[in-house]
Amino acid sequence: MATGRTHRPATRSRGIPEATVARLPLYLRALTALSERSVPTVSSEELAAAAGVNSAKLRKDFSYLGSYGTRGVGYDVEYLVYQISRELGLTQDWPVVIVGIGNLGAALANYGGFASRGFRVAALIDADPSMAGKPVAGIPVQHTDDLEMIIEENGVSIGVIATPAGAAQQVCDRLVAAGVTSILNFAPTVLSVPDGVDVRKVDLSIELQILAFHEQRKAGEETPGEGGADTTPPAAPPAAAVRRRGEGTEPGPDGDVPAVMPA
Amino acid sequence: MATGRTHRPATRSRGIPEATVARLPLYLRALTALSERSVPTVSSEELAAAAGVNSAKLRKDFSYLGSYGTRGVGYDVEYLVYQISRELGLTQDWPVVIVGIGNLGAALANYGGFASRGFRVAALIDADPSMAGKPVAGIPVQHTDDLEMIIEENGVSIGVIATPAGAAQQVCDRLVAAGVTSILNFAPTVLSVPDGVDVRKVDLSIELQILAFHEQRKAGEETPGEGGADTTPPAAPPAAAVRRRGEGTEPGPDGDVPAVMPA
DNA sequence: GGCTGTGAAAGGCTTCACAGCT
DNA sequence: AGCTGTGAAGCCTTTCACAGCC
Repeated sequence: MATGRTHRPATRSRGIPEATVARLPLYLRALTALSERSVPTVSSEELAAAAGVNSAKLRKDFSYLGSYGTRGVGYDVEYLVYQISRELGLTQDWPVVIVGIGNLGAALANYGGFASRGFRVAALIDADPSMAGKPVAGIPVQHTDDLEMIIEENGVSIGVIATPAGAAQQVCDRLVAAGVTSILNFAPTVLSVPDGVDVRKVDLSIELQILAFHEQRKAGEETPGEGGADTTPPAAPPAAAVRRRGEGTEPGPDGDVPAVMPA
Repeated sequence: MATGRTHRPATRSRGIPEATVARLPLYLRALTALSERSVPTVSSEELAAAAGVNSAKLRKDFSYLGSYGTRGVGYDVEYLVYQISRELGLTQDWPVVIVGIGNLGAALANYGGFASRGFRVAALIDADPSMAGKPVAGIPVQHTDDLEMIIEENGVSIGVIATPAGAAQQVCDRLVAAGVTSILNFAPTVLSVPDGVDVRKVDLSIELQILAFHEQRKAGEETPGEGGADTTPPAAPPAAAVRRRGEGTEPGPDGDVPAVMPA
């Protein structure tokens, strides 16, 4: 399986908790909307509502950035937009490459929110030679062969992988070797990267599966015997590993319905 | 109405921690790959490596599901695939609708991993009348007017929103009113839903911004005394709010520009 | 009076390390 | 001997609640 390990270094960047960092973009978006409506100031309560979090959390989050509010008044919208943008590193423009210009890659290239805030699509790269030169979202697609050159010439440090799963690790390795140190992965694979490289993943089917889990729970609130049609468990466990849960005897028909857990 | 609040109920589902639920799909994917290679059993160490987590975490996660391993041996791959699938609710087929068939919606409709594991695209819905009837990924697009009917006739409880931000809340309200109780939101907006409805969001620009934050950190590793030059803040803070940071422990003198980035 | 900023408490998640089963 | 399952410890995150400032 490819190289390195998937180390996640320390998670506490200098002083701002990771959980807070993950919410800053949310605040920024809400603030930008307020700014466009020329709202001058906003209270933690209002802003929290707009961002979908609670106000105590928001205030705590902001406290890691500094004391940017005014007691009795609230936060100055413009000022806070600037401070958060700066903290997130959006006062500069990050050139980004997208590798894999299929349906998804094209969708990403066309995504407006991209260019608007701190990011610029520096290049689109695909392995299909017949795509080369064809413009997508106004940008001509380039061939994978030139990947290293493209990265270097544009000083790209952020790469987006939208290839099929099978190609992702290889593309990742090349991106990293060429100098990319942050990767956003849309391919349904675990990527291995050396220390110092950040990977974030976006995975449709994982999200759906998480929803399905909760959905199932809502539906099975009363858990009637699951109608006969029980898909046969693929095989008995190891040999005769008597698996039980809790202490009581399981009411499970043939064994495994984990019974409702005693809270 | 853009009702309710974005309550996140309790986060501890029945008995399985949310963080564990979020990793089950990862384990499932790794196990499925092993299964395809006809690997009969796997140790926590091996499986953890394949899923990109550490083995203690994996064992703890599995312990919430029950005792499905065999000491001294490991886990039976097929059996575990079945157990996790069942736990996630993937032994049944979930009909899903995708609303908003633009670039992204089309990409999602074409996404293979969709149909493969427990999900079925029941319908594609778009507000553009000229799209109606046009097949995308082999499925004819239907008009938004019929949304409620489509949801009901297909017994859909999971909806995917891939519309522009402006339409998302309205679409969400209609989905929920029609009976959808789980939503995967790709639009860059905070959705308000009543209690009992789950929302997960996937947001490209948030992910990129988080990466940019860390990227900026990496670049500014040595933080030399910050000279003068700093991009003018959009306006002074409120009036003369003297903002300071920490108790003087901060290496940052007192200005806020965290050093310019070379890179 | 109103609202921020923040210690302190509570809760959740991860990691450790080892008892216990095969 | 090997590997799982799990209490206990440690860390991170969220929430509470109120002092402090406008």
